[in-house]
Amino acid sequence: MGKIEGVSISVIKRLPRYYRFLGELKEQGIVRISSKDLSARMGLTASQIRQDLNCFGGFGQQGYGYNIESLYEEIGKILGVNKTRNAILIGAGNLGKAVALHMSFEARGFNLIGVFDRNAALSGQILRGLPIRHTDGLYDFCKDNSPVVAVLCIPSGAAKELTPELVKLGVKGFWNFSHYDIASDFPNIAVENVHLSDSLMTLSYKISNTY
Amino acid sequence: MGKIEGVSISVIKRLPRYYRFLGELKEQGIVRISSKDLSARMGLTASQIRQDLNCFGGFGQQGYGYNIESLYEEIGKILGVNKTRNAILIGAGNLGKAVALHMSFEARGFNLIGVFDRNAALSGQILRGLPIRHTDGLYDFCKDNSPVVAVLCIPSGAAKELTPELVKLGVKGFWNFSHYDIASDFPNIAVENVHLSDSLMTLSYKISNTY
DNA sequence: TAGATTGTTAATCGATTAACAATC
DNA sequence: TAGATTGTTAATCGATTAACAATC
Repeated sequence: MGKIEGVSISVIKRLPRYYRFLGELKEQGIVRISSKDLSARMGLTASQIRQDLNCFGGFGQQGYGYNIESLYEEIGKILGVNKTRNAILIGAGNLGKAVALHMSFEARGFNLIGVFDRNAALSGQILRGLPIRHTDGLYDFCKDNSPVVAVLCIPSGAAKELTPELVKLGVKGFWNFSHYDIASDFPNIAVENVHLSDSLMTLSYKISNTY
Repeated sequence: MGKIEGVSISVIKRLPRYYRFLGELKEQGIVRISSKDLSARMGLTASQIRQDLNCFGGFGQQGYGYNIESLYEEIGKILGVNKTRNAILIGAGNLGKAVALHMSFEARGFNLIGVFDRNAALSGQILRGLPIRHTDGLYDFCKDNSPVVAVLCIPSGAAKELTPELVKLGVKGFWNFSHYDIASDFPNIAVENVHLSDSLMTLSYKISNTY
């Protein structure tokens, strides 16, 4: 129930970084790279790179290394950047607005199709080319447009109220900026949490204890 | 060089979540809790909680459990939420604005004292009670105010240019929203990265592979 | 072919979980 | 005191690193 297949989450979390580095190398016109070279650039071991990549297939070639263009493509496919998943954003406060305006959803396989906020004063404002809708319209909108992803930029109370409804309406993944613990209530749903305040507190600890 | 003392990063990253849960329990007026109860609420093992806490001291009492109020205090101290560290924000675009307006810096031991952007058109605008200053004034401002923390809401190119200067001016910690890899260039500096696009791509993978 | 570098197995290291004696 | 629950040591599990045979 809600489990992820074989590959460990540690490996998966490194994939976007590989993708990023390979993208840069590609831009620079470099054609091939060995795990050793790449490991030096990325600050990890060659062994780890080879282990990580081999979770998904034998993308390299002995004596040669990896072809950057094709490895970039492969990792992109693994991450699903070629997909087009309809997403809605809930919460058009400061954070929601920033996420809407700042993120390249399309470059990552998402298509933002609706923005909602329960503050009626915002209704009709245009955000990233989309009208901000009142949360009351969420049900009908989802019935009509079947978004697969919801980005939650709302307080945890509101998140806890809305999530069961969204799941019922077919949402399969949440990009969760709230502190509501979706995963424990909905184990079959994909969740990626962004806990900015946790991150800031971790920084606070590091500052006190780095020497 | 830039190492963190004994306690592992895995443990540290769990502290803010403990702090959050304990804060809620405290709000609810609950006085004590056992590692077993807390583990059930948080979805982890009692063993892990006891191990984690014992990295910092014996906060519990056999046969009783943990006093919520005092454990909350202790973890707060460990994280440094009682400190007051002057911070500056660099980059007042969508993301920077959201971070400035959205985050409770003070509740986490930080004090935002300056906001900078290299776009002169923004200069003078008021953000969270602070005037947006042009990046040209960064040097003088740091000389005068000695901020310890910089929040980087700028592209990686700009981050790479500014970071050496900021380090020279005494900045000891970076909350880094860019993709510039500070840690590899400045190993003695505390860095906490927030890579939103990596997180979104991880979600994309999870959606494809959760069943 | 000889050299380079992968894919993959084995060894090591670290983190999590289990167990239990200490003790409130 | 008896029961509960910690602090802590030992066992297990998983992730990282090292080694090397396969092979381009």
